Amino acid sequence: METRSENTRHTLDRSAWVQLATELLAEDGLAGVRVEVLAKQLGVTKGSFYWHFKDRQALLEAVLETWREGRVRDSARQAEATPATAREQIRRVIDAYSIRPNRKGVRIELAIRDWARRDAQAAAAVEDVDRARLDDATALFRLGGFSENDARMRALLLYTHSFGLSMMVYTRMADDIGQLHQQVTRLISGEETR
Amino acid sequence: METRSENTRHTLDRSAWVQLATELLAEDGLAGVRVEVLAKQLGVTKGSFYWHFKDRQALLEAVLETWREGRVRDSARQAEATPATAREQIRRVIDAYSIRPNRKGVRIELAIRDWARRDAQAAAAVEDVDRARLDDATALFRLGGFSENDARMRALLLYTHSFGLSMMVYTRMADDIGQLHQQVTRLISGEETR
DNA sequence: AACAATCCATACGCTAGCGTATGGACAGAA
DNA sequence: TTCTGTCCATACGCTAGCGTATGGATTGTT
Repeated sequence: METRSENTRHTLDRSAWVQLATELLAEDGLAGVRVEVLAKQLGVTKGSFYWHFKDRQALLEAVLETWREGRVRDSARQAEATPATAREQIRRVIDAYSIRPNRKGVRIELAIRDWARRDAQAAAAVEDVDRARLDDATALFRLGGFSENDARMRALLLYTHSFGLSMMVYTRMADDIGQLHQQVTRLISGEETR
Repeated sequence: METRSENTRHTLDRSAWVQLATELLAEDGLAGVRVEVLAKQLGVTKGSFYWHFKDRQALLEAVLETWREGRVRDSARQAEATPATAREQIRRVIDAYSIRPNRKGVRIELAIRDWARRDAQAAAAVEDVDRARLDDATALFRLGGFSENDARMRALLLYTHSFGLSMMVYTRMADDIGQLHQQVTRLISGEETR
């Protein structure tokens, strides 16, 4: 009569480990992804982990692959199927990249990019994602009426600006920055304000 | 007859530890700053370290303070004493922030900013540096003829773009990006190219 | 009912790293 | 020369973390 809802008749699969590992990565960085910590949080022991994964490295690779595929897919999905006017298109890209720096996705990104500075595999994944996003954003700017070259430039600027902003620590400057970001947005989208 | 040049009659001071710790931080991140590794690279043992520092935390704080002061001073120094035309002023700021992503200074920055995501003290240091640089860069844009608000916006964009760019992994896209960065520069400095 | 496969617990060895305790070595002062 | 302070070596205890070995437990299958 044991229901599997409360005592959770286990049967974890790899994805559960990958998901939790990704969260730990976002919170505490690569060094925070520790097998025994994961196990404890999942309510099991290491024995389980080493049944599902060869070693810690295998888990990290799975995290990386999952992230890569997800981001590339997201980027493509956003680039397709947006029947709108030129200006509307551009607003859409910008909104998508207007990163609120405490959102989980951003923390994952930052952790992975930091990881990528010391690991070739992570670097490759990041590069794939960057290229996909830049290409997709460029396409949207093109639809917005910019030349190929100009579109690429503005896509790059939008992208780098978003990440640069997410790296800044602004507690007291928050309001100010929010306003400035709006203006930056207008500059990038070609609506000069001077 | 022992010269202190080769066998280095020791007498290390804190600054030697701080300097090497900073390099390790840049290379391997916060987790790479390990007392015993530092000692070995300095040719001494832990005994020396724990004479100069209370614990590892004290070393990290020293690293942070040294970095903060250095960056704030650099920013101020760059903002003063630049007798030039408006356009020349702006070029100067942009050059200063045109970050080549593999230079050591950038690696230190990135490591510290990653650190700052999980440590309040590091976050405070980063915030100080950000504010100093934004203020100084804004002042230069003002001298370049922009309004206060516009100057702040362009300083922010320049700053975030630089860091965003440094976070990207571009092996194959290197040439392309170099060119695009030039155009971004023109856009930020107000020399529209369309 | 017996068996096999799946999933996990327990127990162990091993290493890296922090911090401490204590004893030297060396220098300058008395 | 002796004494005192400075700077470091040596040795130790302790913990966290990776990975392995092995034995249950549960589930489904024949």
